Amino acid sequence: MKPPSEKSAGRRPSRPSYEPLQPHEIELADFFVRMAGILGVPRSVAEIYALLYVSSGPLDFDHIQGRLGISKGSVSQGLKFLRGHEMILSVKEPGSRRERWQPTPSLAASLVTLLRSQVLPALEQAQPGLQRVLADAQSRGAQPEVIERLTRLNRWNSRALELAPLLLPPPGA
Amino acid sequence: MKPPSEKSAGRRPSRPSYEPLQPHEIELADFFVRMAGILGVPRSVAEIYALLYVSSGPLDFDHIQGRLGISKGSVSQGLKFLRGHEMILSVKEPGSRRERWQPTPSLAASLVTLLRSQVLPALEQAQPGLQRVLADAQSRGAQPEVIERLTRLNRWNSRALELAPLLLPPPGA
DNA sequence: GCCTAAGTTCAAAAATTATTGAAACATCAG
DNA sequence: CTGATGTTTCAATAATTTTTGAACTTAGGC
Repeated sequence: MKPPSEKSAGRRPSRPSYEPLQPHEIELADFFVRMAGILGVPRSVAEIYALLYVSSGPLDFDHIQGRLGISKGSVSQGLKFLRGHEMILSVKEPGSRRERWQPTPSLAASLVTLLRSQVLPALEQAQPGLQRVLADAQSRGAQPEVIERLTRLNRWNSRALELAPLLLPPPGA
Repeated sequence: MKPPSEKSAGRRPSRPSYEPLQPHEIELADFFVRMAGILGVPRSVAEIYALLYVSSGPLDFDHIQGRLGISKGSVSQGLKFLRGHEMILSVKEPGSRRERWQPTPSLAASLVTLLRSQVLPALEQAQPGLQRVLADAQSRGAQPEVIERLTRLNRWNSRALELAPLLLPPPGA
């Protein structure tokens, strides 16, 4: 099942070859890919996370690229994204510049971080605009029905913003 | 500011012209567009919803198309989507085949419907696969660390599925 | 029952988003 | 220091998604 020289004996392989994903890994990747899709997270990012998630130890850059069969660029960007959302962390061995990655302990916390980073900016940026829209409607003497809707929307927005900081330090699950 | 013949006197305009969105309407549309974007809902759909949301009465097909300046096809598909997720409802006047649309009373309920329709199928479809992945890992004697992760993922999925029906009849907000 | 207004469909075009890969950069082991 | 290793960048390309519009269908008023 293994192609020629899996990281066998002491020889440092100049171009180690990696196995493609196994069926069970593909299954899990599909799951993550679909879930990520809902939030608009690209396939390659989900695949990287899935691979780290089913793997026993931390994996390095080349390993990820090799097993997934994607480009250096994609791996780099994917890791950057996951890092940025605190979904993975790196373990560094002394005597090597290479980083090895593994998923953050709590997937739940990761998801919260991800959601926050998408929703919060939108809410924050919208705040003044929504208030203006409401004020505008009031000053133009719009239908009570519309005023009511816009008022509710503003309340929602405010409450969501108040609630957000509570999610800041997500407790490990 | 108004182009020639706004729906003026009694003459039924053969090609009524509609005003483009006003600044305050654009602002609201932008908000909805951004929020929708997070869930992968296309711009035109969000715009239609936004327009209905700031409008006093229900609007008909041509009105929506005219004010938004988008194609018939987009309006049709957009309304289909919104209808399908119970985010809008139509009022029909007797003596006309034309339908007029307005947002469902509760935006909250609409969002729940939307989310359910995206997340639930993914969870359901994943269920057996996830169980298989876990069983597989166990039978292969994978690292406890990995077994632990996969177990947790399965528990999550199950709990989410149990929880889902509670959201079925979303109480109006 | 026609005939036309009202809406839908869907293939093609446009717009957007993701991926690639080669060149640039950074870091650290020697 | 220096050179090679490890990573990032980003313009070009590929893939995907959205929008369009013209042809088609449907429904209901007359």
